[in-house]
Amino acid sequence: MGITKTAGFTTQTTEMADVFKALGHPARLAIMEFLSKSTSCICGDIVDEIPLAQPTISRHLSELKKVGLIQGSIEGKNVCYCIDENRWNEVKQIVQNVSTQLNSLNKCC
Amino acid sequence: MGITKTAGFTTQTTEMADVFKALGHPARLAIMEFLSKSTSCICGDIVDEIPLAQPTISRHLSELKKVGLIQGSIEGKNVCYCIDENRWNEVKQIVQNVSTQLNSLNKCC
DNA sequence: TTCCCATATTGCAATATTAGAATATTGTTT
DNA sequence: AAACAATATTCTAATATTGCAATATGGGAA
Repeated sequence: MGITKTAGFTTQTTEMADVFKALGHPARLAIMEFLSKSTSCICGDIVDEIPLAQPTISRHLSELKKVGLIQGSIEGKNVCYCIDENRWNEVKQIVQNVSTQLNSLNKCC
Repeated sequence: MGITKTAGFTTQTTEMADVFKALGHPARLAIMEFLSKSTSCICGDIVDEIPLAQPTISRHLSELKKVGLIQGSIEGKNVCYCIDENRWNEVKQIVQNVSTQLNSLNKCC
């Protein structure tokens, strides 16, 4: 049905799944990596970096913003996008937890 | 168009975006967390754990398998699914790299 | 004000994803 | 072999996502 059933999952699971989903597109993942590396956070520089049209990138940015992965602030004529470290730390936490739990299990396969 | 443009992105970016996308669904994220925690890896136990019908879960499992996040091995009448640690480490690496790079930047916002 | 420049929004067509009923498959037990 | 148990596949509908042209918005410069 194209609609995701959320009943029966914790809010935390559903919310973090949305965050991972946002990372699950080459353009959005590339934007996150660009923002983590570059000293620039100007929207225009992202548009130059990513091989998609400006409206498309604008939409991807708004999706990253919707799930809280980035924040945008207006700088005169430009917009500066930055990674929200708190949100990113939540992602890191989930990934690390799985790793930790994996190590404490005896593998069966 | 519902189709994702991959031209212009590195293979690594595209491939890892697919991995994150696979994690971007409550059921699949819950499956990964279950597999990391539980000593059981039997498909039937996953079906009992996740509030979706068996065919739906089977499909989610096959998607996790497609991107290499889990492996399945037949154990008689059952199937045992386990997390592929190599793939998981790649996820962890990306997340950690972003964190590291973030810390070496002076934030602008 | 008028003209640019940077970014966001809208609208639409093409494609992808999701869920589960029905069914198929494969292995086990009797 | 027949009956059963566990899992996978197929099918279909509803819904979501993607990309971009066209357009809107809002700020700075002339």
